[in-house]
Amino acid sequence: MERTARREQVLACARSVFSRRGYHATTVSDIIEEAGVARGTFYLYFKSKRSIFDELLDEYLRAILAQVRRVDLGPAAEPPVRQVLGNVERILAVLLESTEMSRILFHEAVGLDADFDRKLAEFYGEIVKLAQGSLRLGQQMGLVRDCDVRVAALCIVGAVKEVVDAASAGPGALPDQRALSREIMRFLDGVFVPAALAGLEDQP
Amino acid sequence: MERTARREQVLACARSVFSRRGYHATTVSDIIEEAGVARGTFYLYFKSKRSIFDELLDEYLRAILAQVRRVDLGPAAEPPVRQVLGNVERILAVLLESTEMSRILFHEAVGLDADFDRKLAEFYGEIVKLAQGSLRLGQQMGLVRDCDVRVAALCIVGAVKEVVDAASAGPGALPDQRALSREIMRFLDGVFVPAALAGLEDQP
Amino acid sequence: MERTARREQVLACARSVFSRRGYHATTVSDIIEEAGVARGTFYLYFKSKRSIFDELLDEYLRAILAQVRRVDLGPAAEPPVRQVLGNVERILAVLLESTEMSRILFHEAVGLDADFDRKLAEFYGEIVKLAQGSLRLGQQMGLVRDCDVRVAALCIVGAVKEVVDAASAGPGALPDQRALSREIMRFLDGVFVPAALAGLEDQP
Amino acid sequence: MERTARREQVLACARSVFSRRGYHATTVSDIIEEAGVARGTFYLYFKSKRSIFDELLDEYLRAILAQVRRVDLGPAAEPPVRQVLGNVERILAVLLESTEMSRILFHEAVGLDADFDRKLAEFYGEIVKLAQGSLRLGQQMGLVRDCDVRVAALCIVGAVKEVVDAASAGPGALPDQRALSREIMRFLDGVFVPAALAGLEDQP
DNA sequence: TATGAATGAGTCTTCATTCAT
DNA sequence: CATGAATGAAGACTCATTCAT
Repeated sequence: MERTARREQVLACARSVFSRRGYHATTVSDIIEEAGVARGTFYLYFKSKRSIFDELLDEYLRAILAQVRRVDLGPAAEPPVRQVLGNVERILAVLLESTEMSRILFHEAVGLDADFDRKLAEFYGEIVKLAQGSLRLGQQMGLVRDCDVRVAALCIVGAVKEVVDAASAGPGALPDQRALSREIMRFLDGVFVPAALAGLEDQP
Repeated sequence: MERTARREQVLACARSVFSRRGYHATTVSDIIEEAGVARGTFYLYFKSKRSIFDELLDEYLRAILAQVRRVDLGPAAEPPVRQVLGNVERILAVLLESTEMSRILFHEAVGLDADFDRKLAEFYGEIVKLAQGSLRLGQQMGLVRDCDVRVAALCIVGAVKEVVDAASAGPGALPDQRALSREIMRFLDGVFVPAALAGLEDQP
Repeated sequence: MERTARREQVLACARSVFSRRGYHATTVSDIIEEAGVARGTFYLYFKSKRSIFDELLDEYLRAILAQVRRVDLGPAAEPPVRQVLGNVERILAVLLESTEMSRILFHEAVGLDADFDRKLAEFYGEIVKLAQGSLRLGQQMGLVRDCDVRVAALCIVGAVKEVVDAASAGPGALPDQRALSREIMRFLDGVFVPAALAGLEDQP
Repeated sequence: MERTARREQVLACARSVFSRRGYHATTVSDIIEEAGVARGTFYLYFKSKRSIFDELLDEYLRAILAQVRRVDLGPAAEPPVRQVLGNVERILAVLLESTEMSRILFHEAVGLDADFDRKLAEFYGEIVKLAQGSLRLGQQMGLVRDCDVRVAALCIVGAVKEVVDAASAGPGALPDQRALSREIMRFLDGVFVPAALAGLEDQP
């Protein structure tokens, strides 16, 4: 088996085990057993248990962050609110698509250690800052009502996290991905002035 | 030293250490060192490292849940929206008052193991169900607009979690507790019909 | 409560617990709980867990040894074989009477540690030597056939131990104490010449 | 070093240490020090201190039990009394050959805990039942005198145990293995009718 | 590259014993 | 005499990581 393929295979097994057992409960033995490779092989491709987890998560964080597009105010651009909805929808899509990684992100990567806390804090900080920027912009455009944009941004991020977490855990009770982003968006109405939302509902 | 006092002292030290280092990184040695007691003393009062953590968290979860009051529709009662705001404010008060425990709740208790995951899931399930109930009731009264109450409830809970978490971590950038609940409440506007909020702002 | 009585009470409780749980599995907590005294009280009367066990066993070993009477060859004495039977019967009586201590002697005191092994070895050595002496005497009198008296003595002691152990454990299948000593005695026939046993059976 | 060899080596060291120090006094550190392996290596081959002891003893118990042959009454078979003697001799051979394990069997495995007590009880129960069967058979054939076979079987087993124990402990005073089984057999005379033993002495 | 036997630092937990009140 | 809170030495077991083959 060629290098890359083997690496990818071990990575996939690790993802699966981490998602099921959690970081601490997962042993290197679990991973190599799942992957069917020898102990030494694992360390041929990864520096440590910690580093493989790092890699898994980093990749995911990047993928999520990549979904966010800055709101375009150009004349040819879509309405800003539509663009914001697009961001939420794309992030939701990534999160709901890979429930294993979402579970890891929301459950196993939390409280791991100081380094990780910092990394996650940075990640969410970034997201929150982006949301904050959009809100501020919205305010300037008269689309977003007067409010503390920091708090509002946190609320938005928290709302998305909680919904996705629930959706990952129990696939039962929640509407599908499309409806979900609509519902979240509707929830966000709170920050938009009524006019901003005009004509949104009848879009596809 | 009498039994109860010593127990409480160790409990407090454990809370502090767990909050700083996290569950896994905390060793029983850390706790007894902080408390200035011998190893045996710890096990005189607590069955295990796990059980002291359990106790700490259970107590906290109960305290939070105790803040939630069912919305009262009686003629003499406060306006329902006011009551909801009261719930949010009380919960926020508890969470922000004991940032150590909030940190434990949001960071260390997450992804600990299957048992704990279940316990936390039950806890949040309870909270979400209560919120859901209030929203449904609001819909019947014409105070809450048409939406998926499950999703909305999740959004509310998630928003509160994220804000509190941010507030616990960096005390700097966020407004004080009173303003915070106002901001969150304003964020919740999204689910209320405009009329429901009339006259809320000028309350004390 | 007066000193002696309290001491005796703790001793009795220790005997009971040691017999049930065994030496190692028994904790000082078990004993004081059973006795209903405080931890400190225990050490007021006994130097250590080890020493209370010592005392219990020493007393018992002495009681058993006290049952052995040297065979009296005087003209007025009972027939020697009768006297030997008497020894066996008396020892059996003590052993079967206090099954708790027998269990301790045969199960818990065995393999405890080097000191105890030595003590037990001495005890059995004594018994074996006495039996050996009796056998040698019997040979001189023409009552005991030619054999290795050391081995024969060991056989006798071993036989008694095993029977008593079985009797202590399962009271079900074995005959009563009187019959038991008869059976053992009959088993000992092997070392007596036929004439020696004449007229034994019809005694009371 | 290959798996089996290393396992066997640790097993041998454990046997030696257990035999010298006893089960409780033996620490895993003792064993690995004796074996010259690291702590982890021990647990690579054995689940626990307890399980290695188990394995050691189980193997031995099986080896002993394997020596017992059912008495064959066929026309071509050896005289039954001879066969019984054979059983005793073979068991004796195993016991005396491995004095380390005998010491463990008679001293360390006794009173270890409830599980072990049960296991030993079963083992001796088996042996006693076999002896009992042989005795009953002997009675039917007129070779064994009238007696309580259960008690007699216990006596036989107890006699063997005691003799072997003495032989394992102090190699000095006792005759060699061949003579020993003769002596024990002579002791068993007690249960045989005189005729049964005719012609036994002049066999090789 | 691949293997898997070996390592040993690190943790939790128990329990006999002491001693201040 | 009695109490029971406090002690701390000791021991079993885990698991990430290394390295000789």
